Amino acid sequence: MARVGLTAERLARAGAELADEVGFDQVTVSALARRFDVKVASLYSHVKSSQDLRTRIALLALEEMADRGAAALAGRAGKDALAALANVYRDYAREHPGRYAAARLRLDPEAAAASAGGRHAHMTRAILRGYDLTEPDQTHAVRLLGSVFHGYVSLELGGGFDHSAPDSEETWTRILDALDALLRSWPAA
Amino acid sequence: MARVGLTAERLARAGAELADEVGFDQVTVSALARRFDVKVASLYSHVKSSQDLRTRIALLALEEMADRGAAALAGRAGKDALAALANVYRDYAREHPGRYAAARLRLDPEAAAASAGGRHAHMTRAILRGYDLTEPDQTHAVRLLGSVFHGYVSLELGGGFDHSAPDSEETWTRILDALDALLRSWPAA
DNA sequence: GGGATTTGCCTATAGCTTGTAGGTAGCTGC
DNA sequence: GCAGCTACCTACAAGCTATAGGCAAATCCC
Repeated sequence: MARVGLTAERLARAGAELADEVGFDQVTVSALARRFDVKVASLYSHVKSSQDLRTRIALLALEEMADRGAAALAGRAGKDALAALANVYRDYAREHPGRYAAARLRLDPEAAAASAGGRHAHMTRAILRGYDLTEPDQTHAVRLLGSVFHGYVSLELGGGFDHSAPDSEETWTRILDALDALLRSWPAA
Repeated sequence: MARVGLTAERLARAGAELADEVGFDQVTVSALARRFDVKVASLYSHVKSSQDLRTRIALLALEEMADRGAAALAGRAGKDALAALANVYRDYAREHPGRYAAARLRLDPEAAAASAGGRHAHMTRAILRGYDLTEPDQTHAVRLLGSVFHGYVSLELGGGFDHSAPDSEETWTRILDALDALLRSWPAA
C-alpha cells in the first residue's frame, strides 16, 4: 500500500493545474484522485468536500495573483503602477484561466477573511496614491478599477473580443489610457 | 399517465426560475423534473442534454435583458441613455441573479450567433451616438462599457461591496458620472 | 528493537446526476 | 372509433460525492 504523500496543499496545487487544463468547473474530487492514481475516498482525509477543494484552489489563486501584483507594483507609481497591476490580472487570467475562474468563486465570509482579498484591495488603493483622490472618491475609484479589470478580463477570456477589430491588445492599452485620464480628472460629486 | 405539457420553451422558463432560486449551477435536469413532478427521462425528449438546457436558459436571459434594454433606451440619449442601459443590467442581475449568471455562460459560436448578443452590442453603440467618438475609439468604448457593467454587477452580486462604506448605490451613481465624463473627453491615442 | 499509536490509503456502499433504450398510454385526425 | 404520433414511462449504465470501517505503513517511545 504505497503512500503517495497527499496533503491538502498538494491537492490544491494539483487541482489548480487541473483547472487550467480542463476548466475550473471540471475540477472534481474524482478527477483529482485519478491524477494521483489513488482512490477517491483517500482524498476525503485531506479535503472536507468538493467545495472545500474548490475553496482551497481559489485561495491559492488569490494568493498567487497578490504575489504577482506586489512584485509588479514595487517601485512604480501613477499610470505605470496602474498598467502594471492591470496587466498582472490580465496576464494571470490568460496564463491560468482555471485558476482565475477559481479566484472568482464566491467565498464564505470566513474563507474570504483568510484570503488575499485584503491584499488586492490594498494594492489598488496604493495605485490611487498616485492620483489626487480623497475619500469617498477613492473607494469609488477602487471599485471602478476592480470592475474594469475583472470585467474586461472576463469578457476577453469568454472570447467576446475574438472576432472583431480592433484587436483586444489595442483596446486594452486605450482603456488603461482612459482610466488614467479619468483618475487624473475625477469628476466632483 | 397525465400529460403535463412539457416543451423546451417551458423547461427553459422553469429552469430560469429555478436558477434564480437556487443558483444557475444548481440547475439540473433532475431538479427540473422534480419541479414538474415528472420522471427525469421525460425531459430528454424536449432537451438534448443538461448543457442544452443551460444554453436555452442563457438565450432566454439574454433576450429578456435585450428587451428591457430596448425599452429603457427608447427616447433617451447621452448620459440619460447611458444610465438607463447600465441600470437595466444591474437591476436585472439583482432581480434575477440566476438568469444573469446564465447569460454569462460561454456559448458555442452557433448559439452565440442566434442569441441576442448582437442586440446588446447594438444598444451600447446606440448610446455612444450621444458622444463624439469615431472608430476605432467607439469600439474601445463599447468594450469599456461592457467591462464596467459586467464587472461591477458581478462584483456587487458576489457581495464584494457589502460590508464597506460608502454603499454600492452611491458608488454606482458616481461611476456612471465618471463614465459620462470620460466619454465626453475621450483621450486621443 | 519492538510494541503502541497515529496516519494514509484502502474497500464497500449509498445516493444523486446524466444519458440511452425501449415500452405504453393518451391525444389527434380522419 | 381506430391508426398513428407523441408524451411520458420503466429500466438501466456510468460517473461523482460522501461516509463508514479496515488494514498497513510510518512514527513514537521506552
